[in-house]
Amino acid sequence: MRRSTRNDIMDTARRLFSERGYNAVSIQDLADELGISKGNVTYHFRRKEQIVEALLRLNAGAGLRLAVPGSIGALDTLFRRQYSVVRENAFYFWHYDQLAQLSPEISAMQRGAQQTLRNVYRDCFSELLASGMLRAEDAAGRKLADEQERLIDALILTAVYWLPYRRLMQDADDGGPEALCAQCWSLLIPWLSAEGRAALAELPADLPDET
Amino acid sequence: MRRSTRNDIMDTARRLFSERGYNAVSIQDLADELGISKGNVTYHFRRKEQIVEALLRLNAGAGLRLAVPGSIGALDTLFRRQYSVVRENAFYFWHYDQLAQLSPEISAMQRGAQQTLRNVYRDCFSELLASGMLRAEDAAGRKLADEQERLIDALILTAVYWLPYRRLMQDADDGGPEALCAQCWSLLIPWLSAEGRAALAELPADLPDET
DNA sequence: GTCTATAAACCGATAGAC
DNA sequence: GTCTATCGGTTTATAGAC
Repeated sequence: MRRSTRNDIMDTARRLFSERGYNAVSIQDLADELGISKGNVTYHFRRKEQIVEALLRLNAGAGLRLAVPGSIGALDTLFRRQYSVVRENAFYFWHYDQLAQLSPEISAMQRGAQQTLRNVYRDCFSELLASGMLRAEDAAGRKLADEQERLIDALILTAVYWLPYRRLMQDADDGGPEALCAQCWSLLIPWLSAEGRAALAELPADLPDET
Repeated sequence: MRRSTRNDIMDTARRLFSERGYNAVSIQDLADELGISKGNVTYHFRRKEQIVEALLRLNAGAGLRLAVPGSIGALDTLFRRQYSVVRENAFYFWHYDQLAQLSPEISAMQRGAQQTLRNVYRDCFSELLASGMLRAEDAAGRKLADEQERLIDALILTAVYWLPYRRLMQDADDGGPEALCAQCWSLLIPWLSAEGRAALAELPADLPDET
């Protein structure tokens, strides 16, 4: 059951753009990778940037269906999901400023996706605070209400730029989803209550055979 | 007292590469911006990537002269300095994967610069621990020795990608050096001793008239 | 829908006059 | 050192046959 050529182009573009960057992939490259002609690619996408716009539209739809994590385990799952999302769509985070120049629509969609994620975190913190997993004040006397936006900034920043950062530091190996999870939890631990820390410690061990 | 054409090219390239990315800036663009001919640019740099190499070489020299901060105030100064360094040389962090493909020398220089900064942080933490500004164990029972590398990752990640992140979140305004400092200190506060937090609170108020 | 062929523009880099 | 002119290659995008 073969999918449409249009979807094939999008899948290949997502992969090649993420691996080499938008500018480094020509329409000829996409056609060669798919074994079709260059003219066929431009039949489905008259302009190269329309491929990016289509990819972002697809991803924005998935972002809107994000469930708000209501437990420590669900939040861990969100971190892991962010890893795979960023891994599969790395190109438009890494090359944000290039892509934003392609069209205002792209820029707006990127910002919308980040805003959605920010709201998910806000709601998540609210739920975890209500269920006693987070505490309203940390050991240094800071209020979560004051620090929440900075904490969310740190979490998003970490997830979005995790792969290029790891590649910059130690080439090929990105450490898998576990490394990103560990980094995110390291940011959150000062705000976890004793119950929250206990729940985190009881999370099932990471499966090394999972990709 | 006019500087040499070679230096003019490097200054303009640093700026335009940071604004638009390496690939999006042609030699013609550089020549137009400087009001000189394209042939003149290629006279000084026979190949385009040699401009990047020259910029990195210049910056690597500056990085080696980084002093290890021995106090809370000196660390705050380091954060501010990182802001200006990243602001002026953003392009080779943001477009790492593009630039790394240009030459292995560029990749090695990037990694070297980050390693230098990492060592500065390691030595800094060691000094601040000895002077009682940091504590060896946080409120959640974590050992600084175990978390140090993750903390350094968070600090470097924040500084390196701060500008593109801010641009993604709220367009033009990057919040100035104060916003980056606040974010970095937010990461460090769980590890500050009472003396450290007092020293941080006593830092002179940010000068809004400073660039 | 898919192909071949090609237009039109731009790129980095080189050669040579001044 | 700086310029103009140009080469060879690549790009996106279009036109038209099948």
